[in-house]
Amino acid sequence: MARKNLLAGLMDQNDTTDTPAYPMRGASKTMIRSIDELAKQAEKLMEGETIVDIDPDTIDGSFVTDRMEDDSEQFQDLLRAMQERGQDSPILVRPHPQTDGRYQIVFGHRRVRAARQLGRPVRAVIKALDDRTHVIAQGQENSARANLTFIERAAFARRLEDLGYDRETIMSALSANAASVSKMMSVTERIPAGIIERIGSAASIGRERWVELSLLIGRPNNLTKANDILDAEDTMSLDSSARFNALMAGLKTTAKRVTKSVATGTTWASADSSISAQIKSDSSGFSLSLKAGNGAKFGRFLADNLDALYDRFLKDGDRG
Amino acid sequence: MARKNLLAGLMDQNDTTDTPAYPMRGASKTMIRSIDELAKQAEKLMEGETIVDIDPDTIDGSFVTDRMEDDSEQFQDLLRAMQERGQDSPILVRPHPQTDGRYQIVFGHRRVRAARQLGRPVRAVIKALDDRTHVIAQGQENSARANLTFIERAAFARRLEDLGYDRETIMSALSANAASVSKMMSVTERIPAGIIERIGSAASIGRERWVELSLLIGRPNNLTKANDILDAEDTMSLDSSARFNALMAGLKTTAKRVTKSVATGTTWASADSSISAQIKSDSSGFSLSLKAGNGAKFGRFLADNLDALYDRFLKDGDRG
DNA sequence: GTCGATTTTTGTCAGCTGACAACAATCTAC
DNA sequence: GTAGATTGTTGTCAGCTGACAAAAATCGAC
Repeated sequence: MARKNLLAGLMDQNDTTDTPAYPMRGASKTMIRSIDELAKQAEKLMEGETIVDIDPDTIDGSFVTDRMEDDSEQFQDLLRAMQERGQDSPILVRPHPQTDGRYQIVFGHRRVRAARQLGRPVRAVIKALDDRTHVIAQGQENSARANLTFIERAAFARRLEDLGYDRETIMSALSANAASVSKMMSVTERIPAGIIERIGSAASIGRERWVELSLLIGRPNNLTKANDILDAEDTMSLDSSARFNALMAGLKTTAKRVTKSVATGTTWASADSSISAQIKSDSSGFSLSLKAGNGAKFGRFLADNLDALYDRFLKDGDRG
Repeated sequence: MARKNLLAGLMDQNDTTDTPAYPMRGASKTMIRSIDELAKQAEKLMEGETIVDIDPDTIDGSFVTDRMEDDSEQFQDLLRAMQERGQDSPILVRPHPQTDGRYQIVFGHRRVRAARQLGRPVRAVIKALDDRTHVIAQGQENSARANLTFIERAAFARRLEDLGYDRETIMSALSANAASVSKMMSVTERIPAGIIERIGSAASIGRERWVELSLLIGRPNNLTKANDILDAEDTMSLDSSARFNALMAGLKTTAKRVTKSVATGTTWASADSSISAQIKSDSSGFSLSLKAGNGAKFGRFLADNLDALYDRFLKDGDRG
């Protein structure tokens, strides 16, 4: 796919007034994106288009699913709101690529479902988009709108890769850099989709922990164990993040590490109290820290005489 | 104010389906709050009320300002959207507490301003709210909506406290716990409001750095220095967070710390390569770490002979 | 004035995510 | 086949914010 920057003004997020003169790090950048940003983004997609009412029965869902589970309480809220006050924001659809007279949702799936259930037309903007532009728009709208969890974004990225999109497209759809997308691919490569679905959206479980889980699951017998843990009745009654934690805990007890010998710590002080020392020793090493008045000088003395000391140690060692 | 839990269903955020069975930490909790949450919150405020069109010239702003600066580009976007498609979401107003026939905005200030500029009525829900409920609703709406920065939230909290509201009310308005509100009060107590306004909303500058700045500003002469730094022409041309960083850097060069001597690090290895050592030495101390094969044994040997070694050191030291 | 309860303050931590950097793998030109 | 460029992978870090805990301050009953 050689067509780049098709919606350059949208996809590049080139809102220079918001671009700081210094790097914005981590969680803060995510949180700065506000509803206003979202409104602006959707606005650019729909700029200059008119809104029409469409029969929901002529509308099909997107060819990429983006949400892992549906919060039926939130859907009931939306239903009630639309019933009372109509539909606040229009959805975006494109003419169906295969079927004349029908439309395909770019974003607004739940609003369509609510309108259908209410027996009402849905307010929509119709725009001709190719597949690539469609998935980028859908991805960006959903990323901004619901603050999808790491694993939901990762699953979306996996589906885009499975559909054949290149990394640049996926990066645009998720507003993510190459490293982030790569980690999503690693996780969804190592953890089977079935396991991910059984865990669920796991709100508040971040990338590092998913990576950790993916490495655990890769070990022998752990996949079977994981399914056993998820089969347990009490596990499935937990919410999604608690299921994640239960799975992690369960896999960790099977993958016991060889425990290192515990470091022992003692102290030493010179007879004249001008030096204090911290000593740590275990089966694999030794550590000596000297402090107070003469500590540095005594330390250099020790350092200068390590060869001689080592010779003496070897002799004493032989006799011992 | 003894009236509590006036809007219990709203203020307590008791959406049990979203309540995890484990603590949700830090930034992730903030980010999980999504537009859906916001929609639900506003929905509960307006539930059962009808929407009416109101002449913007009969509407006054809230008695508490909540936003530090106005992004005029975002306002232009809103203006254009309302011109093209009308007003998506109604605002919330209450009958004006002092003036009959007028209303006071709980939330929706920019939409009112845009409607006024377009010469159109504004869609609104009218609800009788007392002052306390008003500020809680305003605070929660604005907290959720724009992801206000730490200092904007802190300034809002400061205004509420100056208006006489108790900590519980302020905690509700900001959806924040006592410790968070307390830190906001410390910062806005130590940094004069004029300095804060000149810095601006400082997106991405978090609580810890504001606390650090507040402690710096509290030192003698630093307030004058801060004003001088902010007066500089090149400082004011920076964006808000960069101004913050410039101010911090400027104040820190005046509050110079005594630099510690730099620790030097060397290594040692036994002649037979069965021990490697890391040696760190500076003016105040010394550190020796031994590793590899015989490291632990040699270390114990050293530890057992520290008294003798120290005696030798003292003798050598006298001669040296 | 004292004591216990409550509130406030402040230091610190956990886990988040964007980003950076180093390294590995892949690709392309020659 | 090789070398340089590009892409992808992974370890790690910085700063965020909610929360916890300990200490300090305040309040109210006696």
